Amino acid sequence: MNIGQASEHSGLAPKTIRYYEDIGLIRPDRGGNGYRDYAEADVHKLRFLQRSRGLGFSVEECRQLLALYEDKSRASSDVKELTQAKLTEIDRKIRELTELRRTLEHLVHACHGNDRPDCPILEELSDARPE
Amino acid sequence: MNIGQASEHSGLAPKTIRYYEDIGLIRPDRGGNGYRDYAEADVHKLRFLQRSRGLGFSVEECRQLLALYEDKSRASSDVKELTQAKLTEIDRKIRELTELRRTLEHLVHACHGNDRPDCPILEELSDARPE
DNA sequence: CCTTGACCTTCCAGTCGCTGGAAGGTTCAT
DNA sequence: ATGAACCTTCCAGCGACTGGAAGGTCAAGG
Repeated sequence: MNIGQASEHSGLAPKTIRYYEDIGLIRPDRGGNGYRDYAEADVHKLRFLQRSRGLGFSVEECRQLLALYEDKSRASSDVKELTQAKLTEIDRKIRELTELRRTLEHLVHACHGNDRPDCPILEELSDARPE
Repeated sequence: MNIGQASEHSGLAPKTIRYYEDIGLIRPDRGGNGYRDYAEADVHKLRFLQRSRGLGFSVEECRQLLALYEDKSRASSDVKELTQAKLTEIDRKIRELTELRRTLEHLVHACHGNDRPDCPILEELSDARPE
């Protein structure tokens, strides 16, 4: 299977697939013409990568997950630990963004948004006092 | 004022301040020794940048905000528009992360996390079905 | 057989917002 | 005079791709 097909089956751009090969995540065969030749197992791995990236894992974390996936004597606790850490990280991000959201919403409400120059948003950016 | 002081007063690393100069956000004077010399107005701008970056605005958006800040005949609606757009963007991010969170939490709960290899997380990554 | 267009290949550069480090100049205190 | 603590410039790298140039390959149509 050529890279175009692998791309369609995995949902990853060809460029991304080549990049994953560059950094050693997959090693497809090569045909006599120099084209990459993806086996089912390769496409499977690519899909695995597509999904784990989609869940917010970094490429390095995906590498670990893939290694665990291929290690038939793994402990599921290792996988759970990675996932729990990611969950905690995402919780933190949500908290930070929610805090930001609160501030921005407050600012948006305070600003008249008309054609005059006075603007509480700029005042805040310029002169924020400690809360 | 040297860059070290400007850094302390603005909360930005010296490297970051030089970078902001590189990309044309600020233009401090230079002393006879070649050192950058920050006036109060420069430090004020740096603080403005520090805060707007902290609110999630991109550097380019900060450039616009700074231009509006310095334009005494601005319309506050322009500032409000930028801020509202950022708010919408952050809302979208929060929604995406919340969705991720749900999935990850579900996975974490499903996995035993013991020393055996069977793991619903890996199964999901490997074999996700359409919902 | 030739051309066209859709593939594929490699390699280099750019994105964003810094950050690290090397190599060197300046200033100040001891 | 020496050393530490500044400052300068420049180049490289992070993560995770993405764009583009220059060129090779393949299948279909004329």
